[in-house]
Amino acid sequence: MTVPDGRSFIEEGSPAHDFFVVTDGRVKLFTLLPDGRRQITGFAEGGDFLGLAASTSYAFGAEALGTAVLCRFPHASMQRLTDRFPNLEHRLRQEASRELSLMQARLTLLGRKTARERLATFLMERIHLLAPPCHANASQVEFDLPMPRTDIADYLGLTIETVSRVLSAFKREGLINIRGITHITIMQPERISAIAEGLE
Amino acid sequence: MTVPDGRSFIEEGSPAHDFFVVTDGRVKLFTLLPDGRRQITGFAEGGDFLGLAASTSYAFGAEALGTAVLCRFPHASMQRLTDRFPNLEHRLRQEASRELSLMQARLTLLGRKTARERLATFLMERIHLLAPPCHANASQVEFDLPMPRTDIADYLGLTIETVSRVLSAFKREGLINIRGITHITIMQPERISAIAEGLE
DNA sequence: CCCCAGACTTGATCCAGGTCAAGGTGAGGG
DNA sequence: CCCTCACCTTGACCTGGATCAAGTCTGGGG
Repeated sequence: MTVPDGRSFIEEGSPAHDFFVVTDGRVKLFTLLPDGRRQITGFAEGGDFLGLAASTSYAFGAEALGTAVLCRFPHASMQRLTDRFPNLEHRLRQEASRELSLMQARLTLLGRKTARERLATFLMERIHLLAPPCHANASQVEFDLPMPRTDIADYLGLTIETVSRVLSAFKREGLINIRGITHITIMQPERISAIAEGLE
Repeated sequence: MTVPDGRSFIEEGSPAHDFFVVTDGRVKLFTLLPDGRRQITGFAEGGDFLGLAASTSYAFGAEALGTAVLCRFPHASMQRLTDRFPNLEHRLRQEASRELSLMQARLTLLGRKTARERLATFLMERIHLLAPPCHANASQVEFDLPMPRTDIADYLGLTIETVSRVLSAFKREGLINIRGITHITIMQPERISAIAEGLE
């Protein structure tokens, strides 16, 4: 199942028939308020699971971020799979629990952190998504942000203007460098990390 | 395992050896920032599970809210149980997924709702915790808040003063009534519900 | 019945981040 | 090569909720 950039493939609140695995590319998950306010509840990429809740309707919408490739498993066939491979059920629980732990951190971010702390935390998250060797003890790390500023804002519970201002401030302070729109170099990872934890 | 009021029994970041089931009473789960800011990530009561993540350390701290009674299951014995009763694994996954759906709503609350909307949402949550018959189509619902204002504030990402002010405003507007400190009567459930969704 | 400590409420002021409003900028198409 | 549109940045101003600072309630113990 290939989903083109920007195409929505899960409608929030619609009946949940399928379970998905992201094979390639990226997707964003979000919830909406009636007046259009949006909260992005997560980004998923290769290897991530979607729709773990075998409940009756989806608690979120999902949309491709760039072209994405997914595997779709109707609940019935998942049932058959878990019957045949009991370990799978354990694996799914592990996955759900891991996600749950991440959510705790995200609640703290949205409920208690300042804009600077949110952006710093977001940058650290991106660093940890890179292959481990890249950030072991490097004094600089670089990567591309796959999502536009609007998505970063909706993920962090901020406005696009605030995201832009804080990134500019980080750049002005020599903590990061920005090339083009998407390419970020973290100049001082340890200071970004300190800001993320609320230590400065 | 009986835990007295206010006693902390899970330390955030400590090695996760056990899985808990709340048998009686209530507990609060929270994460802390180094400078003391606190986010309550959830309240658990009779029948709820704690520590689903079979990871190496707890992602949250936990503390009794009033006297609470818990069952503690070391991970090793959980393993034995799930080996013996394969359905249990499925049950645990369901529980984790249900929790995950709730988390999505909570992210939206913390990231995108106003103080009034947060308090209204919180009140609706309390209503839905009551036995179903109570709120089927009642024109009024009443209950006691088991937690102090400080905990409500840390749960909703607000300060105690804002919680107090908004509750006073709801009372002034005839939406709710407050007797003593803890007893709440929802006078106009449908309007509270509308505020919760951001519709007024 | 009164006292007291802890919890809540209320008021005055402040400020981080939102809102509104112009400008930049750069990637893709003609 | 330049145009243009979508996206991003920057500036000026505003406001919801935080902060700071008094009060006030209340319920439990003597």
